[in-house]
Amino acid sequence: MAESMKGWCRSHRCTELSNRNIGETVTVMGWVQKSRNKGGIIFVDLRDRSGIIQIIFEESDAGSENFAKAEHLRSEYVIAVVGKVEARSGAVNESLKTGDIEIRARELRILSEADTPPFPVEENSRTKEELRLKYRYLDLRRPDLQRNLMLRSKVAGISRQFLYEEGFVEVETPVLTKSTPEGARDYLVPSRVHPGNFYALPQSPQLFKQLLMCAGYDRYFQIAKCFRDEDLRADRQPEFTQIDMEMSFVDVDDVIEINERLLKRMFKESIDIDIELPIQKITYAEAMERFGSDKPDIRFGMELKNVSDIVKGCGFGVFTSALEKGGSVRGINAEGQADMPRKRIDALIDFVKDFGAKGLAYLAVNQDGTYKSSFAKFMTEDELVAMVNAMNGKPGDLLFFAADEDDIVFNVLGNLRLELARNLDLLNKDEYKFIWVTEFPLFEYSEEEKRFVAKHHPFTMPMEEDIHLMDTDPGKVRAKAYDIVLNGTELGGGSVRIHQSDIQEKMFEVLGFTKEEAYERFGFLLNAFKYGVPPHAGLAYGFDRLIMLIAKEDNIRDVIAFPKVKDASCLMTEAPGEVDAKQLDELGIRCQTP
RNA sequence: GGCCCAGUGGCUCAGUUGGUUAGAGCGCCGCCCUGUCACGGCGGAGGUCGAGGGUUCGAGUCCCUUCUGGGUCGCCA
Repeated sequence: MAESMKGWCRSHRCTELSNRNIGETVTVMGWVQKSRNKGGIIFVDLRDRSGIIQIIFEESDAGSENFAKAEHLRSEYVIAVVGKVEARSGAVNESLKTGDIEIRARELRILSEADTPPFPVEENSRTKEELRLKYRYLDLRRPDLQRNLMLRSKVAGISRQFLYEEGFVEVETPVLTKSTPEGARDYLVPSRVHPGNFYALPQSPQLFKQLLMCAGYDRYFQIAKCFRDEDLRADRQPEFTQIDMEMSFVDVDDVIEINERLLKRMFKESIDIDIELPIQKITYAEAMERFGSDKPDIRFGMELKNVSDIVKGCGFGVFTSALEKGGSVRGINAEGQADMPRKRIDALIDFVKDFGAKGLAYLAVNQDGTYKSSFAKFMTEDELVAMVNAMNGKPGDLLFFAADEDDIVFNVLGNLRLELARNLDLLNKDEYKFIWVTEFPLFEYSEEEKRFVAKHHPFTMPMEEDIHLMDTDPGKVRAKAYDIVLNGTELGGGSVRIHQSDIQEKMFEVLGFTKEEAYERFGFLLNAFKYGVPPHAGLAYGFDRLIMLIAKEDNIRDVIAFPKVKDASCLMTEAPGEVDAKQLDELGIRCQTP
C-alpha cells in the first residue's frame, strides 16, 4: 500500500534541522533506520544521506489512522512525515547530531515498503564484502559509503573549480578509440560496421590531450574514465578515473608548481589538511638508493644503507658473489628490534622471497654489545664492527642485509622496510607525506621482449643532458618524467612530452620500431606534430587512489560506487555476461550455424 | 599462472584429540509495553556446516578435487 507524495514537498534533510527549528512544522522524507514501538508511543529513526533524526508518534498528535500505519513501519521502509520540531522531553542522545530534538509526527505516508535487507544497513559493517557487493544498492545506503562518495564528489568539484580558475579547458575525449599495444592490455570493442575490427577503450587520454595541445587549447583537463585489462589489486580496478591534465609552453617545474597548489587546495578544502609547499623532491636514483622504491613512504625512516665496500673482501660467499656479479650488499636497521623472535625473522625471510630474494642476512646487536647473527662466523670482528657502524647500529638494534643485483636488493629491502613499518605500527593514516619523484629512467629493459621499452610512454622527453646517451647507453637516459607520491602510494605521474621530430624518431629507434611501424600506430599524432606543435607537458592523478587516501580507506572499492571484484566481474550485474548469438553474428565474431 | 587467508541459520561468529539431537548474539515472526534511542518482557520459526569425492564404526572437524570472496607475486608503457 505504497502511497504517493503528491502535494507534499520535503522541507529539510534530516540533519539540516537543529534546535533553531524548534516550533516549526517540517516535512522530512527518508528510510526507516529503526522503529522502537513502546506500545502507546513509537520512536522511529529516520535516515537520509545527511544522517538521522528521531520521529515520535503518539495517537493524540497523529490520529488513529496514522498511528496504526506507524505501528507497521519496519527497517528500510521509505516514508514521509509532517510534524513539528520539538526539544526532546526525554534524554538527549549525545551520539546523534540531532540528538536534542525530535519531530512530533502529525501525518505519515508510507512511500515504499521494504523487504528485510539481507544484511544490516549500518555504519562499520562487518558483513562479508561478497554479499555487500551483490547488494551494492543496499551497501551504498550505509553512512561510510555515502560519506566516501560525497567526499569524492566534493574533491572532483574542488579540482574542477581550481582548474577552471587557472584557465584549463575541460574537454571530453573518445572512449571508443584505437588500440595501442604498448603498455597494458586493452579492452576491445568489436565493430559491427567493420567486421573483424576492434575499437579499444582508452588506457588514458594521452594522445588526445597531446593533440589538444597541438590544437592550441593551451591548458586542458578532464576527469576521465580509463580502462586496463590487467589483474586487480586492493588499489587497482579495471576501470578507473584519472584527473588528467596537459599544458603548453611549460617545463617540469611549471607542471609541478600548479599541481602543488591544486593538491594544497584539495586537501585543505576537503579534509582541512595543510600541505606545506613546496613539496620535497627526490630523484628516482636517490629514492631507490634510500628507500628501495620509486614511491617512497617517507612517514618513517629505516633507510637503506650500502655496505658493499665494507664486505668486499669478506669470507661470506653470499655477499662476495653478489658483488662479483656487479650487484650490491645493502641493509636496513630495525631499531630496537634485537629481541625479535626467530619465528618472526623467519617469517620476514619468507616474505622477502616473494620479491626475488634468495635469503636475508641479519645481525642483532645485543644490549651488552655482542652480536647474534646468521653470518658472523664468516666475518672478522673488524668487518662486523664496520658493518654495524655503517648501519648506525646501537645495542638493541636488528640489522637486515640483502645481497644480489641492485634491482632485487632494492625491491627486497624496499618491501622489507614497508613490512617492518606495518608490523611495528609506524604508519599513521592521519599523516600526509607528499614527495615528488623526478628524473625517472626513460627506458627499462624488457627481458621478455629482449628490447628496451618506455618506462613512462614513448612520447616522454629525455633530459637534455642525457640525449647523447640514447645511442650508446639507453638504460642510463633519464626522462623529464615525475610522479607525485603520497604515503608510499603513487598518486599520479606525468612528463614533458617530445615535440621535436628528431628526438621522437630516435626514441622509436631505441624502442625498436621502424618508421613505418611508428606511423602505423601513432601516425595521427606524428602527422599532427608536423603542423606546428608547442612544447607541452602534463600529469594525471589516479583519482580513486587519491580519494582512498583522503578517506583513509585501505581499499579502492570503498570509494567507487559500483566496483568490480578480483576477476573483473561485477557481483551485482553479473557482468560480463553472454550475449545473443544474433548479436555475435552482427559483429561478425562467430557464425551461429544450426 | 603461483602462493597465502576465509566460507557453519538472514547477518556476525563459537564449535575441544573425529563421538549423543550443531550452539550464541543480532535480525526475523507473534503477543505485551506511553520516553525509547544497543529499548525491554514472554513465546516461536529458521542450518543437507560452500559443493563433490574419499578415509573411518562415526566427519562441521582429517585427506583430495572444485567453487566463491579477499590479500599478494607475476602483470599493471
